Amino acid sequence: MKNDPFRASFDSLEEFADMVSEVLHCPITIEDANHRLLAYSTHDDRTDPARIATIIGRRVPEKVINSLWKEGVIPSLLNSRDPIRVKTVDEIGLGNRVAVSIWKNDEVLGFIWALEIEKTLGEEEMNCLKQAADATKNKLIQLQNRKNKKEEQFQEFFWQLLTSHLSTNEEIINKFHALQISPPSSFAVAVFQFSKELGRDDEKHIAYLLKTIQMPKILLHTIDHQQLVLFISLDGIQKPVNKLNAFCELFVAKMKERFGIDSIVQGYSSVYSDLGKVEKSYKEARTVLSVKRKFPREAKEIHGYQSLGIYKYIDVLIEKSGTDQNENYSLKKLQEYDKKNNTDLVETLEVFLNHDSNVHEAANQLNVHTNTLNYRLKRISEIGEINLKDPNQKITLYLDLKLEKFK
Amino acid sequence: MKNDPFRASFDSLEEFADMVSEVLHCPITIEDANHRLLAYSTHDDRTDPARIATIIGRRVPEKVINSLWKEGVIPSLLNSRDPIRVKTVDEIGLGNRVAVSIWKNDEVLGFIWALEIEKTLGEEEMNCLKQAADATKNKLIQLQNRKNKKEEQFQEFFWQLLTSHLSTNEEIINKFHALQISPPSSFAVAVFQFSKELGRDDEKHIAYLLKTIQMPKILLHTIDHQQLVLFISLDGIQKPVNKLNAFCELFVAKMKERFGIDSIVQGYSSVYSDLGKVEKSYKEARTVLSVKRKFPREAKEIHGYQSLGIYKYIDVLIEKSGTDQNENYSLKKLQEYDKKNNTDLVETLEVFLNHDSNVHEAANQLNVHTNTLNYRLKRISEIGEINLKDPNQKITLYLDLKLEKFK
DNA sequence: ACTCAATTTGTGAAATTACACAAAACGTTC
DNA sequence: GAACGTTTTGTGTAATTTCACAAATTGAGT
Repeated sequence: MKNDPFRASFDSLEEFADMVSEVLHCPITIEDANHRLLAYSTHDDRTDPARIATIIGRRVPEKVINSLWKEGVIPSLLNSRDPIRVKTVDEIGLGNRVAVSIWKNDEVLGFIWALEIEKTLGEEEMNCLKQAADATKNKLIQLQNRKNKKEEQFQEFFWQLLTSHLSTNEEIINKFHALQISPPSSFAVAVFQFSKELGRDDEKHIAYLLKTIQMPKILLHTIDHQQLVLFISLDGIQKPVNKLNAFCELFVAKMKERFGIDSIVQGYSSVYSDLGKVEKSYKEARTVLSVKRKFPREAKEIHGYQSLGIYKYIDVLIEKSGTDQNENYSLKKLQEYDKKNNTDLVETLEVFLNHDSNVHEAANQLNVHTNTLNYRLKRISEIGEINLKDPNQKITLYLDLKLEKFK
Repeated sequence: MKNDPFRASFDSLEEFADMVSEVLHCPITIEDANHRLLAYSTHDDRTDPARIATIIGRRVPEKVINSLWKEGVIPSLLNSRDPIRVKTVDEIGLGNRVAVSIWKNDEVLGFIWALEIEKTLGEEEMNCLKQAADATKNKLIQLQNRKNKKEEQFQEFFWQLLTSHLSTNEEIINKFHALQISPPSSFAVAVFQFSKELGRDDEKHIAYLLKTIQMPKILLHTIDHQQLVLFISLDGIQKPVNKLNAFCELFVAKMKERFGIDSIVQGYSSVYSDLGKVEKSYKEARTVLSVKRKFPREAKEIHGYQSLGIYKYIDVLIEKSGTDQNENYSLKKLQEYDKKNNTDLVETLEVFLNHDSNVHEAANQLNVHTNTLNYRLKRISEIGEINLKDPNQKITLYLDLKLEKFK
């Protein structure tokens, strides 16, 4: 290049940011591929709320990232090596700015942002920004290598936790500190099951998504065949279960929305404080997935082990009813009647029980008149010799219906 | 004795009954200790409905026996060797009569009844009746010996059935025929648990009671330590489960009422047709007893294996929750709250669930205002983070409450 | 004794449910 | 297609439940 202002070497990214800032006369921010702040210029104090928030939190706020995805800015940056202009988005305090992605071969390593506070960058300056991006490349590669090495250590540690390879809690805590993670005082393990083996690209997408979600904090993550396993800190979260649920649904939604990755099934463990229980948590999360495999419809909305309810017991119940082979007398009668008379008493009963014995709701779901349902219930209790006011009987029917479904 | 009209030997009891009838000028009936008809006089055709029913059915009708117990007649006969006069009881078609018991040492072998249709027996005739009783003694002892031998065969056969010692159904049916019992087309096994080891007297009382109950038919019975085991035919009974339930309660009530034997626990199996399933039935009946031992309060009214409901699964559930040691999060929260604030939320929840979520009934049992209960339920769902409209959650709580109870 | 929050009880209106009855629809059998 | 029993739906009323709100009670802490 004939006129590259950034040929000179530089020691730190901060120094470099200031240099670019001086050339372009606007504040500069450099981020990694996961939108973590790497450096920002300080010689210019004009700025906007989004930049302040980024600098304070050492990362781009989640809502800003969301907005940039929605506006198509990030997809463009990931597709093109040219600078892209972003219009003001007032709601999130984002002023006009220009961004460019930093590339190594076919991979994006990070981004440079230039705020257009008072002036708009011309074509030449845009070009200059592109050159700046090229100049940071090597620095970012170094950083990435360092990070990869650390990442490997994380992986190894996480698998040790998941398999209870570390015996004492002290040992675990030491290891946490060694990796510069503060051990969580309460945590959970989540597992996401994908519909295909996860490739390198998927891994990157996942890592990206996990890094940009700020709460809850994903301390460790790893991928095993079709499963993504997360170790989640719940420190300082008031309603951990709510949060976990929201997170699980959010993650799945974003994976689909941003990367078109579909049909992910999620499961997470109870909340524990004892770091020796990571393996147990892992098992719990996988139990949730296993229940969802067996009962796709009924367990669709259940993600947490806590919420499994009766399905916590489903395995032993299946086993027991298999060995004893005791069909439920009432169900047998109803099934016989259904077959003979072309009726749907069994289904009716199940819907009724699913809706907590609420005639109105059940009738709605069945698309029949309330009185019809009442009539059927009367027949059901006659034919099946069931007392629908007896919780023991109802619960047994509920369980046996679910069990039957599995066979 | 100076003047015994019955010194002469006689061939059959029938002949003897006629002889006595002629001496006393009134119809005579002879029964064994279990009120089965042994013989009756025919030379006199004056009679009353109770006697006709006895002769037709070859046994004294149950309601007549009941009445005689209530009037104190049978207890007196079992206590005294003297003839006893019975006043007319119109409701059961019983005319005036005199009865005397037949003794061998301290044991009653049977009874002789003399109807006072037109005349009343004088003292001399009463004495004569007593002599007649003495004269039948030897004949009855013979009968009893024969019966005892048969009884032993029954016992052996029953234990073979209970332990699945006979392999093919054909074998079983042949054995039934050999013992002159017609194999039932449907049956059940019932077990009664007594609070003490059963002695010879108890056995007799039990045998007596079983013989006098006409429906359902007890084909076989045996005693094992503190347990009475029955093999019950359900042929020709429309609502077998109802009948069994009624029978179990009746048996316990009568044992107490007549013999003062208390705190009997009853359990019976499902109804089966396959005679190869006697052992399974026996196990089922014992399972009921075992549940009642573990859950005396909740299973008090449950006698049938069919009605066990969730308690059918209780063993595996206990085991599962033991190995996993997963306390229910909601219950834990509620227990903590109860302890801290001196409240009864857990109990409230249980009563509520026991009453099928019926606020009114539950409030009644708890002796609080309906609104109080509603308030508590609201607190319960807040504190325990429970959705009381979700059947899965409710069922889980129900199960976990019962499980907790067991610990 | 006072304060405070939590709990209990009372009241009444609105919503929901239970139930009886009649009419209509449906499917089967002859 | 007529006759039959079963099922579905509509209507109306009585009973019950739900819910909000106010008042009274409790009990622990100061």
